[in-house]
Amino acid sequence: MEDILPALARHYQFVEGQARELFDRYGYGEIRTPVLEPTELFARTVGDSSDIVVSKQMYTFTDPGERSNTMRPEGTAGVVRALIESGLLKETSQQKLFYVGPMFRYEKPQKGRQRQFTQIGMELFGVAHAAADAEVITMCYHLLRRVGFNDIVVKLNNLGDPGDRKGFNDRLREAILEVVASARESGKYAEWCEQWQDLAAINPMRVFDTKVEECRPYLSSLPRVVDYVGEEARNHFDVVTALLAQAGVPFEVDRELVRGLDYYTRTVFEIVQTGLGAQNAILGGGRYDNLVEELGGPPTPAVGMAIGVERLIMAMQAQGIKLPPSPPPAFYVLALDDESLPTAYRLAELARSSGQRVAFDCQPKSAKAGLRSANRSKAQIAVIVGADELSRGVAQWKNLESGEQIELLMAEIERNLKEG
RNA sequence: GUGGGUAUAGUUCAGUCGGUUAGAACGCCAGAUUGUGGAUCUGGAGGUCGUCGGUUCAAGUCCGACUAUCCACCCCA
Repeated sequence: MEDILPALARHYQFVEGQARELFDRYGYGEIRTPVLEPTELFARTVGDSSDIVVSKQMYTFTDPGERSNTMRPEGTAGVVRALIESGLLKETSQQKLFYVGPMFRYEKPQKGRQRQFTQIGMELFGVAHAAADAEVITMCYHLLRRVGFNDIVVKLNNLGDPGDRKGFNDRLREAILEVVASARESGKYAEWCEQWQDLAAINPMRVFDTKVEECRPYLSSLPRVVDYVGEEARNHFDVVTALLAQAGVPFEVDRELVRGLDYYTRTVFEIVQTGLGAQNAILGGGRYDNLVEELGGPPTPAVGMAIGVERLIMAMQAQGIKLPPSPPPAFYVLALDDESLPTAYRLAELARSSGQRVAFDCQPKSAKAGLRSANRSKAQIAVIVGADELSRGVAQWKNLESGEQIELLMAEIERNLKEG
């Protein structure tokens, strides 16, 4: 958990601002759901085999009413629950939604992984057509382009339908155990074998995610999801890729891409960037056609994705992407003493009322300190009022770039401040 | 959950073998210029040496625990 100080907050504002503009253009509406949800909700959505649930990577507590609550580890579950409870899914055939907010996972922090982090996510409900998958992926691409990335490639894969998955998982489980057994026989049994055995029991597909170099050669002997995907799902995926090509979105089919959340069906995708250490995925998502029904809603196909804002910002910094500079104040209004402060205060407010950006110190300062501060504020003009000016009904108007300073009647000062 | 690193001024970091008053740079404040910024020079303020405990005549320095943080595994955004 970290404090987001103003310099960093600007990055969040920029990214979120770009996202909001983009979502608006595509007709996605914002949804805000509670940070706290019944623990049960995540146990059912995230999946029994996900580490988020299995190794208790959740902030869970019992509230005074003896109910078990959890601070959301991801956004989709809450959105789906809200849609079901509100009946919005019945009202119209489809919903296009986005959310922005903090998520919490009780994991060991490291580069690119905080216990509290921010996700921007979007969900498209009620469309089975492959155009839905394509739209979500296309939007991801454009969001990254908007915030300044140039070389983006979307990695995607097809996990098939639940029936396909089941057959594949069974076959894969056998294959993994065979590989481990043969490694043992040839005396090459190592730590990764144990991991593989565990994964075989819980979620076999995860072995493709491995980062252990020495076991990579064995991966090639394992079956691939794509060979087990049924015709319908295969056609669906072909349409997705065709549409991405139409939209000019660079993509790359990665047959080893799997995802940690259990609820995905058919299309899964992610975008990785360098400069993030071991946690290089800044965005990920996919189709989840069964989740809504599993949570008690009407059968509703859906596609969604989530961006890790912290990772996105880190990747931006690693790529040297600069934010547009924040505009400096037009004026710096300076009171040299207590007597002239009310007049200075009035002048500052006058300019602000006309829409000008004005820096004001809220305390009298010496000319020297005040101008030093004015200089730092990058304001173009300093307006200086002291006892002398006050008694003569004038103020100093100083151009901080040229250094030129003139004395103007108060009425002229007021007119200039209003005009900018 | 596992393994390793780090913690000293606002910030980035020095600090020798354990030894007197813990330093530098940048930043901040002030003066040089009695009411005028940026550049320069001079000065000043600013420290629970992460916390607690231990060893010792003596601890920023050695030991232990805790906390925070970083890196990796795992997993994910």
